[in-house]
Amino acid sequence: MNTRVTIVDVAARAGVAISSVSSALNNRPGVSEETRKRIVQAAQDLGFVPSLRGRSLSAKRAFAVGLVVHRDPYVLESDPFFGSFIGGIETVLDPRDYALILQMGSEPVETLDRYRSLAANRRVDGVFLSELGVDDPRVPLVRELGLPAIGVNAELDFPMPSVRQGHVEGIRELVAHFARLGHRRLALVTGPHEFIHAGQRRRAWSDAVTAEGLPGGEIVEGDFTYDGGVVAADRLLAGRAASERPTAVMCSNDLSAIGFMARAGELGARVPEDLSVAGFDGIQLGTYVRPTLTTIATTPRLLGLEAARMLLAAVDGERVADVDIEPARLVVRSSTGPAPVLR
Amino acid sequence: MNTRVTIVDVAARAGVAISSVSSALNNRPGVSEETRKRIVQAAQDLGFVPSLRGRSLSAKRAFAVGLVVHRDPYVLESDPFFGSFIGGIETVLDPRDYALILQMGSEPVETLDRYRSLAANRRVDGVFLSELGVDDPRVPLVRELGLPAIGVNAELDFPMPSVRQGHVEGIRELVAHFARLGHRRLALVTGPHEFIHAGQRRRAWSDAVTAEGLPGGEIVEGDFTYDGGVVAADRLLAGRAASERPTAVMCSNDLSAIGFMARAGELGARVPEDLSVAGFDGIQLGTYVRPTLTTIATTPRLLGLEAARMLLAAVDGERVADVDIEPARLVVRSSTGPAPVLR
DNA sequence: TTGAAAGCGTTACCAA
DNA sequence: TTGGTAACGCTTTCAA
Repeated sequence: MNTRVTIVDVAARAGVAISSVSSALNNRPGVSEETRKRIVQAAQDLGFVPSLRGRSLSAKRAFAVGLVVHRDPYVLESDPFFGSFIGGIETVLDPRDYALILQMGSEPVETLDRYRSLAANRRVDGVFLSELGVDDPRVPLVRELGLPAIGVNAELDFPMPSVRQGHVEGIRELVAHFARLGHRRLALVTGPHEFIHAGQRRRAWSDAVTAEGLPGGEIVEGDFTYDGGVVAADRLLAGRAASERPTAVMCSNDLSAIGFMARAGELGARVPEDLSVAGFDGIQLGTYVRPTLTTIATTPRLLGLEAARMLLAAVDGERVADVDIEPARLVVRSSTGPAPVLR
Repeated sequence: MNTRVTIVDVAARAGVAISSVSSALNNRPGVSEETRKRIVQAAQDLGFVPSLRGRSLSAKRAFAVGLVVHRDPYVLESDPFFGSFIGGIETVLDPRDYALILQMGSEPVETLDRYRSLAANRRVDGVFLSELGVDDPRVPLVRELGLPAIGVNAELDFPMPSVRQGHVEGIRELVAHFARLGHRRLALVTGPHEFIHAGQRRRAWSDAVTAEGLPGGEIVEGDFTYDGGVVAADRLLAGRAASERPTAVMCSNDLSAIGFMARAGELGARVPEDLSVAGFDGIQLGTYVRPTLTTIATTPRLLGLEAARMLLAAVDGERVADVDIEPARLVVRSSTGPAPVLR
């Protein structure tokens, strides 16, 4: 029973040549309707599933795409992005019988090697480039390797097709929200400057602050972790009189905002009475903590879905255009409120 | 330049037959040391990388293994397990040129279909079975599909090789810790009963409580989420006088313990002064929240590493024995303390 | 429309 | 020890 049904068996049963079976089953022309039916029937009777390996060798395709996560396990551990992103990818891959190969490289160099070996043995037909860094070395690499790739939230001048979710709108909404609530002393906790999205969010923030006619305010660099939020809170709040503290802070992701809030409380700043805090991402945890976290909600699932669609198109040799999915929007919850009255 | 170097090129350059190249490069006997050297040299000169597809077809192997996560994206989002688990798997797969195929099925039925299609087109040589349920339908399925599989934290009578990390020791340590601190009113927040590890932890808890000669205490079912912890806190604390509340609670994972602590605070129970809370897992977040979370620390990375090692052995046709890795141990932090004085 | 045969790049078997 | 050759299971080209 361990012997698989092959195209030969189907051909024999239908009484035709294997080339006809191939054509019929792949809906290619050159087969009469009548024989096609007979072949399909035979295939069904036998429970024929074309061998991926045979197809792979012949078609010079891997029928798989790769995602290399180039961060340490802890980040994956607490990062909301990848779970949903991968879920979105699968939605597209599955019906096309493509699979996702996941690799993890903690060291940057190691990561590059993963791409090299994926390419060397033609393990994948294309890759996703997410969490892009400034002057990311993966970009020239995949180009050199001839690997089709899709950028995820890349810069505008990114040299490959990219899917993006706008961050400008949500950040503008948040700053306007702060302004409306009477805040004048703002602060921003960024992500590590080596990630391009950290810089993007920072610029959008500065632009929005300027547009609202508010003072620039402080900017401190965080690291997207809970602990980074804690450290940022220390930097912005510890040892300062209330009048010296910012009254409204945006952290560049939710996890660090939650850390920030926790530490703020310890430092005697009540949220949102003394201090408004907002995050960016829209992770579930933000709806559970108290106060619930105001945030700019992204939709990683859609990002993954679109990225996968684009990647498969690119693999098929189509010219694919950049796609902008619906921008991330402000979701007001209870960590933001009116500016405290000046004393 | 897009034409790959094949075994034929290597054979030509070395002036030998392709079969000799194959033997030489795979360290099989039947090649003189001298020719082997020449072949290796030629391969190196040409930058030969054997084609995975060719090998795959010929060797009837996929050189890939599968992990199907059968939970909804949100869980992956906040679950510490998979990031590290996958990292451990990779450590083993990489040197052997195996890849990990990750699939996500939210619906249980969908999940089973993933296994079916993985098997149908021989996409993987074996799979991991983690997050096992009671009477898990995947077990008979993979058996029927003839897919080598390794159970992760399976029951003792699991019909396939399994890697386990002991939970009994840590739970016993925790209960002893509670007893030593003078706690008499204990409570347990379990995971969903359909997961076998929920039942395992529950039994270990009950046994330990009995062994310490403590009263049984309450048991409520949680769901391994932050919100589940919140709900459990409501169940155990809301509307009760302090004398009716438990003084020491173990939640079956850290995330729910953190939710539990947050809600406990809102309900006027100070942790650890009025109430000791402990979790299970050892996630990073537990070291950041205040108070820092006492927990039973697991090592998913080691679990993944061992599971992968076993799976590859099974794929190679070896008979593999069950493996027990170092048990999870108690890590005392600041969410547990002396029982409050009776009033 | 149908069928035969040549790849695709390995591994494995069997003569030489 | 070597080399030739038949699988492996498909797609694709080219005759019939």
